[in-house]
Amino acid sequence: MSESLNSRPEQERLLRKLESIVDLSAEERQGLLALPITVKSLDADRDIVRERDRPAECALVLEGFVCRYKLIADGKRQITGFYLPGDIPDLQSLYVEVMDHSLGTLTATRVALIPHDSVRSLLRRHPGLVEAFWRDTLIDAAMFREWMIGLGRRDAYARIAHLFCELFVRHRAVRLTNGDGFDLHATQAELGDALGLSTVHVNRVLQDLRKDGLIALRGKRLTILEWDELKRAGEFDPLYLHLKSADLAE
Amino acid sequence: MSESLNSRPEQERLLRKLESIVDLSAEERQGLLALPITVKSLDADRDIVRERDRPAECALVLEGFVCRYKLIADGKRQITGFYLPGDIPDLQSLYVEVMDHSLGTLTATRVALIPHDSVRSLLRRHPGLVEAFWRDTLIDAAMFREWMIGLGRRDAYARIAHLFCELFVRHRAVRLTNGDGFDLHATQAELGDALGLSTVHVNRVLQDLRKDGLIALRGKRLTILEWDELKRAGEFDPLYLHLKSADLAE
DNA sequence: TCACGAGCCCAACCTATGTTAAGAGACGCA
DNA sequence: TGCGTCTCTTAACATAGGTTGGGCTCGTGA
Repeated sequence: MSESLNSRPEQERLLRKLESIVDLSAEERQGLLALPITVKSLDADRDIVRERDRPAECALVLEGFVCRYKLIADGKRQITGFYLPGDIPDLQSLYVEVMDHSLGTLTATRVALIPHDSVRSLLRRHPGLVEAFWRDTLIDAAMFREWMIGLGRRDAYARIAHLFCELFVRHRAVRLTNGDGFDLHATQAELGDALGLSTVHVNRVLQDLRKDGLIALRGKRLTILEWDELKRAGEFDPLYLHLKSADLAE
Repeated sequence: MSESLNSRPEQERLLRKLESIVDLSAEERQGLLALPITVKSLDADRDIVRERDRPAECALVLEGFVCRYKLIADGKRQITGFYLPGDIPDLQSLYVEVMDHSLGTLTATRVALIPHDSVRSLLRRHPGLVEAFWRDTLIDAAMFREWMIGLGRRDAYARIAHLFCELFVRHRAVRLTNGDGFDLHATQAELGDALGLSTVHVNRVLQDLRKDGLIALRGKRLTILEWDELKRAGEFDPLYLHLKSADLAE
């Protein structure tokens, strides 16, 4: 279930992700590839870290789909972010010791665990990488803000449309789309937890989006039929993702 | 309206703030005090930076009350954060060039503008300060997440109670409380924009909070009458503010 | 091969919150 | 001194979205 190794392909996911938001020098790339990692496989619906933990390593998602969430009274939960292969959702634990939320898997997932010490020493040796990692956490924050707009001010239809737009663009930036679609690894209940909606209402609105011909959703497969319409409906402007322009191309 | 200077008292606000979340060495403190700043005074309801700007300096709030917000279709807006003296709300512009939202004043405000170059060179000379500033942006992100919980999963009563708890603790951490109260520099409409509620409903719920004896609110003056009750009502747990324990003391 | 659970779907009903409208106090400005 | 302009307040009415409860389908494991 857990193997220690140092193989290239694993860290290359990380490179692809970081290079979607910054330029890396050859040395920086080398440094990243040399990071020691431990690969760990988890089933769906497992926690990677929990609220109040004090992790000593960061988790890099290699395969699968991960979410950040927080539980509140009477078993409700709010999902505050989705993470794809290449993302390091708990990078922040480097400088904020105690977790104030949890990270969990939505599907079977493989993560690479990278000791904090290794990352810190890498950053000391390559100060230029501070920018890359810091920037990654800042873009994370930008996504939180954008979701806040949705939760606070957009109706369910726009919220769902917006989420689909974001997920599509993010999948594409790390080459995980398939034509004009991608695999949506979240149940309607999980979408509801992310969007502040009940499962029933997510279902209702999904029907509307289908009826309006904006999307097709069969099983896990989400296909975007009318990108421009979907963007308009969700008031989606990818500026907040701060991707390099190549990755924004339509 | 704008004067260039290098006086201690201005930067001390920043020290007090940073020291509520990290420990600073004597040299780091010196470095911070030596930052060149330009002080600028703004009326209420002015923008400090706007969406799509590419600022070349960071704004440190010296006096007044600032908010982060984003406008959307049909004139709605969502406020995503409030900032008090000592905060540097656009620190992120250091590593994310284009603003994806705006910063505006809620009251007459004095800000200290610090050139990006100066901050970058300070960070190069004192790598320990990277931790302080990075951590500050991470805590900002933690506040966004906590607000998301409210917007997505808490009712209006809990949302408002939670906001008042957060503001009280944050004011106290930088010594801006006055007994068991502080000055709330936001209109009910602004609270609504922050909480995803209509002005009318904010007003309704405020009446309830008063009727239940949790708070008193006369003019700008917010007094907390039943701290424990208010915390319970808002499900407030200050963990996410990641303050040093001294500043969490009840 | 069947039973069970997970996920999806749908209908009827309910409620928290939005909307519109209007008045009352406070405060700055002419 | 009086006249707008904010802000707060309240009331009546409207609706998006929640809740409850049920039924259908499909995959998995005994």
